[in-house]
Amino acid sequence: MPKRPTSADVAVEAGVSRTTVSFVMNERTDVKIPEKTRRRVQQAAARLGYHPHGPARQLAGGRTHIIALVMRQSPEQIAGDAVLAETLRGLASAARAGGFRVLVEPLAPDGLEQTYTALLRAQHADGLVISGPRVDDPSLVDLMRDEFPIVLQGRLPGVAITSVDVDNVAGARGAVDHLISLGHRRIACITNAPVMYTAAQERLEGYRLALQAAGIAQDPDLVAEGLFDAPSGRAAMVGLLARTSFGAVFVGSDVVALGAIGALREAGRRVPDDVSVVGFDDIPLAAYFDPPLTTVRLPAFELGQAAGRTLLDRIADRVVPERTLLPTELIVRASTAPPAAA
Amino acid sequence: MPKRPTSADVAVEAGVSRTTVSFVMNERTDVKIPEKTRRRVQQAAARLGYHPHGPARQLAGGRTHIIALVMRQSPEQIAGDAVLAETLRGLASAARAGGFRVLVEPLAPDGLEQTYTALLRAQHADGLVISGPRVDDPSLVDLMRDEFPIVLQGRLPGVAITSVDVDNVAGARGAVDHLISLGHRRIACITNAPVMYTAAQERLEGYRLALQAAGIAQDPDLVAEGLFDAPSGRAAMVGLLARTSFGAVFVGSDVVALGAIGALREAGRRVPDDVSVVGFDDIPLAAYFDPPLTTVRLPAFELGQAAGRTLLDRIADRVVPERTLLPTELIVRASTAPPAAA
DNA sequence: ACGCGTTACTGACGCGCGTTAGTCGACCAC
DNA sequence: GTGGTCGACTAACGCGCGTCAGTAACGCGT
Repeated sequence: MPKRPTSADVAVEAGVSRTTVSFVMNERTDVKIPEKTRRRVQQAAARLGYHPHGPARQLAGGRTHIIALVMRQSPEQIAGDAVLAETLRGLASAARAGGFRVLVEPLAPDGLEQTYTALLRAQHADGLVISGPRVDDPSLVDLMRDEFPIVLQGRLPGVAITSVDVDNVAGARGAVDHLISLGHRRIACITNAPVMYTAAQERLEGYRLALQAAGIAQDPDLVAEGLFDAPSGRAAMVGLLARTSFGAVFVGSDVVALGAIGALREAGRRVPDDVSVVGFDDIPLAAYFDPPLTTVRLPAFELGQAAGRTLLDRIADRVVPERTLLPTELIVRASTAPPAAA
Repeated sequence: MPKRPTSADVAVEAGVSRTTVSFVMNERTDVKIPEKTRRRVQQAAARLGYHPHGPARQLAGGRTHIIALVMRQSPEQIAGDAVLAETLRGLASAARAGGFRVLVEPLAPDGLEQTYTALLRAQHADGLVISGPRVDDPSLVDLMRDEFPIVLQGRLPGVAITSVDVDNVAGARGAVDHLISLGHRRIACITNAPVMYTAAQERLEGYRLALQAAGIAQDPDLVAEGLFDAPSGRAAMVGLLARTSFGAVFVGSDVVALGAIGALREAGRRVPDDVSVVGFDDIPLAAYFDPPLTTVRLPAFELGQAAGRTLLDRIADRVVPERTLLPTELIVRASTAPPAAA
């Protein structure tokens, strides 16, 4: 088995010193290397099939050029999250653009908290993107104290960590405004998750703001709690139907909305004739629900990309805004209509 | 800023040599360290907050303890794949169990092929799991020649690389057998992808085997091609409806099936009264389709886990089966029924 | 001849750890 | 006392590369 070539081999082959090889490989602009030498080195490297050894340059350079994505979601949440893969792709794309790679670290909330600070302390990664944080996450405070480069995907109230998120409040508000503009007054809300999760809180907040702005009184009976998946949406809707009446419902997640629609169907209510439904996320399947779902588009790829870019900026010690909010877009399909003439 | 402690610091603190610290940290069993010393070192490490420096031990040890997941899918495919996140979680779980971490490398088929062999050559990863391979992937041959530890998630015909996959043939066969046992004879098939993808090929093969075993003649008109997403399923179904008639359809993917169901609805055909539909994958939403979809469950988490375990075995130079096939399970819901009395 | 700068490099150290070959002392048999 | 063995360590090398502090060669002006 032929040993892998090292930079020393390239140096010999090109007739220069190892230092020069290093300069050429790293394309350093602050040292002048004549074009001729540069070419000679590059050709020697190509001839030998030389690839710099990652760990070695990490050791010498102090940088791993790796960012880690820590997923704090529960297994069920990961399985059900239809946009997670897309976010990951966005993150990887931003990382690659900056010469970084992405390590993933699924870490259920009940898990060993410690492994996650270890990622940074062991210098396995230069920075962290933490997705799906909850307000009661303890290890976070511990980590931010040390000023490690961290970006939260999803905000955490009362914690001064750089965060990137979609504008949940405005998105939800727009969705409910849409229902109101159709003439609805009795509008229910099913959250996408318990309010322990910031996103759920914010979407509920948008719902409330819209009602308030329209002068519609809040009714606690109209609010039910979802839990990421379709079954929870079904259960929430069953509860709502049992205790009150309404002509429209805003659901904080398309997946939960699908469950809710199922419950409506079982109860003999037609969408949108009897009840209008608006979702949130615009998962790829939403356009193929029956009826096609009106929803709020969450730019998943861009979200991942923004998180990646922000983290890279932090790692490079560039100034970053403490909070980045991506705009959403209301996608009107066939699940919403004016209320039935009553 | 206090510098991070090194093993030398721990050695001083514990009053032993750096070598001893290394032995203790790595829990080596072939060298004898009395319990007393071991404890002293561990306490010193804890006191200083010592974490071994990843890159350094990688350089010295020759192992990175990282496996990479190379995703050869197109962006649309990633966005639409409802089980990818789950597979990733399975992979990460297997990796962690072996003390490894997972790096993800999305690499669209048109991309720079080179970056992916670089992952191994630069010793960034000890092994690769390649998901979504196509029969025409060129960089693969290049890589397997060098005997790097690689595991394919999804088989590639004619290539002798260890592979882990779900039993697509048997799964598809079971689905179509189910339709046949209900009394169907005119059974259409919409593939989940072009046959360039092995999984699509195999599912089609299962469909054919079932027909053949039941003595039903093949009709090329009954086969249409899907392309990962719902719109392609819709288009395929529109084409089928235009050129032939049938009482049931087997679709190689739940997502594609949803599009097909949409087309059936638009054409005024009822599921399952007029046309029975069977999907493949059992995505979390399948139970909430209208009607709830009969489908073939693909054990996504287990698939990722099996891929991870197999790769770790290969890395450790243990013998591994060249091919691992995970069983599927037919989930009968409400989208299939006996044919309408004709 | 000398001083001063510039260009084009290079020598050698250090990053933090794994590991091999070895040392040192204690204990035992004879 | 000697030889031998065993347990408990340690000194020192090497992993492959980044980078600082040089240095040799050359040009140019005086």
